[in-house]
Parts: sequence; C-alpha cells; structure tokens
Amino acid sequence: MKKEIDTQKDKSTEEKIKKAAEKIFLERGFSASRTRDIADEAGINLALLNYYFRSKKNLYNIIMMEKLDVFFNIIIEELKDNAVDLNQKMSELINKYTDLLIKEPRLPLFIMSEIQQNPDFFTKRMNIKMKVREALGNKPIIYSKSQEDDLQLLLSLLGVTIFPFIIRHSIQGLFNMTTDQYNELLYKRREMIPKLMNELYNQLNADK
Amino acid sequence: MKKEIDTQKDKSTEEKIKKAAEKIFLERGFSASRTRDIADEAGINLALLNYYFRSKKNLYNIIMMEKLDVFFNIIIEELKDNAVDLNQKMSELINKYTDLLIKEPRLPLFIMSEIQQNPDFFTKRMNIKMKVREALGNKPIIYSKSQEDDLQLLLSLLGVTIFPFIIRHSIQGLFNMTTDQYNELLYKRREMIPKLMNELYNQLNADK
DNA sequence: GTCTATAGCGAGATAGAC
DNA sequence: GTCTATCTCGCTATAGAC
Repeated sequence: MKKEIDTQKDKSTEEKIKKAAEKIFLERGFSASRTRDIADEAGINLALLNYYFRSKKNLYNIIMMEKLDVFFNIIIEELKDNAVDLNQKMSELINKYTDLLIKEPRLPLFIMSEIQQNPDFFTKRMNIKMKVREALGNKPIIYSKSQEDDLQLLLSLLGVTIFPFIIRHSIQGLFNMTTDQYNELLYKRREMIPKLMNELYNQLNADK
Repeated sequence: MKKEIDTQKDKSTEEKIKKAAEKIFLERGFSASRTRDIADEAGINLALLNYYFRSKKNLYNIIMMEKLDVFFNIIIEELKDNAVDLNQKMSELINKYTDLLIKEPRLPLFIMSEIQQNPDFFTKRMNIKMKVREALGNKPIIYSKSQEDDLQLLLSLLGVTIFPFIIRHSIQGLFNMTTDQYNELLYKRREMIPKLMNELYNQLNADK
C-alpha cells in the first residue's frame, strides 16, 4: 500500500493532487477542506488521494512544510550575509515578499494560523530554526540590546510589507477599492518602505 | 423553542456559553471547533447550546460580529475627529491595539481569516462600513491622491502595530524567546512607532 | 431550563474489481 | 494506477423525560 518512489510516470497524478491540495488548503485551512473537493479539483478520484498520500493530514503536512520553507527562506536570506548593505537587503526583502504575495495572497494567513494553532511546530519538526541559527553565524541567539534593535527593525519591516496583504480584503471592502487599485498601492510601497525603515534604523541608533 | 428574552435569571448560562464559544472559536476557528468542546468549556450540556443559540453557525456569527466591532471600532475612532493632532491619534491607536491584543492575542488572525474566506462580509451584513463612511464625514470615498497617502499611512501604522502580534509565535520559536521577553518588546514599540510614522508622513508630503 | 439518548448525515478511509 | 461502492466514525442537531 506504500507509494513506490522510483516509477517514472506516476509523477503527473501526484503533482496534480498536490497542486489541488495547495489551492484548497490555502483557501480554507485544514479543517474546512474536504478531501473530496481536493480530488475534484485535481480531476481524479478520491481513492487516489489516499493511494498517493495515505491521509489528509499527511498531505497537509507536506504542503505546509513546503510553504513554510518558501515563506521563511526569504527572511533567512535576509539574515545572513552581514556584509551586504542594510538598505539593499531591505529592498530585496520587500521585493521578494511583494512578488511572492501578489502571486500567493493567502500564504501569510495560512502559515500564521497554522503556527498559532500549533506553536510547537518549529521546536518539533522544523529545519527552519536550524537555518536561522546558521544564517546568524551559529552564534547562540541571546536577547541582547543590539539584537533587540535588529529584531524591532525586522518586525517593523515585515509588518509594513506583509500586513497590507493580510488586511487587504478588509480595506478593499471598507474603502470600496478594486483589486487593481489596491495592487497599485502595494507596488508603490516598494519604494516607500526602505526610506521609512532607514529612518527607523537611525532613530534606534540615535536613542543610545 | 425560541429563546425568551426578558426572563432575568437565564443570562448566566447564556453568558457562560458565549464566553466558552469565544475561547474555542478564537483558538481554532469555526471548522475545527466542536460544539461539544464549547459545551464542556461552559460546564453545561451540549443540548443547552442549541437551546440557547439554535446552531453552531449562529453562535459563531454572534461572536464574530462582536469581535469585528471591537477590532474595527479602534480604526473608526482614529478616522473621525479630524481636529485632533495626528501624532496624538496615532499614539492612541497604537496604545489601544497594544492593550487589546495583549489581552486577546488571537483576535487579528481570527478576524482576518474570516474575512479572507468570506470577503463579502462587509458588503452583506456589516454596519462597520457605514461607520467608516460616517467617520469620514459622509464624503464619498474616492481614491484620490491625498486619501491614498492617508491610506498608506494607515496601512503602515496598522502593520507595525498589529503584525508583531500575528507573527509572535514564529518569532518566539525562531529566536527562542519567552512570552515575557516578547511582550517587553511589544511594549517598547508603543514609544517607537509614533516617531517612525511621523517621519513617514513627512516623507510622503515631501514627495509632492 | 437542563439533562440523556439518539437520529441523521457528512467526511475520511478502505475493499476490491478492473 | 484508477475506479465504484461502502464501511465507519465523529459531529451537529433534536426528541423527549424530568
């Protein structure tokens, strides 16, 4: 009953199921998703889903792992390479997240919801945590004054960059905006945010 | 089978169920919540839940409406009263959200998830939209240059204020921080953010 | 109003033919 | 590998006694 890995032609069906699961899970979350709907979306039969992935939960975990990687690797890339100019790093991070979230608008809520409901996720099964430590040069992460400022900067940067995607529907609804209008707003933020964050950086250093 | 409104002693049980539902729904969302768990949490029998609230969905809607009100009324208060100083308004908004979200950390994800899955929510059943129009002085909301800047400012402010609460578990997990350490960080942001946002405001006006 | 017992159904998973 | 049919269980909702 276990899946054979090295046959070469079954990849197409497996991939169809994964793509369908990605769509459904991201739209509705785990509990509200129905395996029948995933099968329909994939254009295959429900039994095949269990044939390839054994269970709904297992399929979900696979999708979740991939999405966590996509989402957090952007931050990890940001954290390493201390040589690079701070402004350049921030611009890169903003551009990467903007591009990603225009394509996959539901990603942040999907990931944040999962982690909120399962806060031990990193501790138990993630290699992402290891990657972060690695990116920080294997120094033990101590809550020192300087690192605190770094973290405040990172939180602000992520907030101004990602949150507008999270609250998108509320704002569009409240202010009667079309998706195109809102996207225009989001793209303009790419220029705006680095200047803003640079100011924050100076401000934090001036406080000392 | 309908609930009698004007009896005076039944309020206790009804309130117990509502409080329990609030807890469970906010923790798990609608689909992952079990009415049995809500009943257990309330210390009453499952049948009573349906006696008082008819259905799970109805109970959920009641909780959701209240939470939407709590969450968005802070923004609405911010939008009206144009006479008040901008810095003061921003500080108030930051303090209100920080106080609220320290008490109810799961509120933003709960609301954002619901609206993402049901974007027509405002259009169909909300009086919040009306309140926003009212707060803006009954002017039709047109996507003009000046209002665009206002909106960028609002999005940034909400982002730096609320997002750190949303990403809390990820950051605590990644950086091995305790809840107390993270809360300390959050409180410090109350001072930091108004200065930052003021800079953004100047920046936007200088661009013209 | 509050309880026990249960109806009824929706959904995940599997058996087994092809 | 892929399908149809079905098993089984968990969950919402209700019937009915007290």
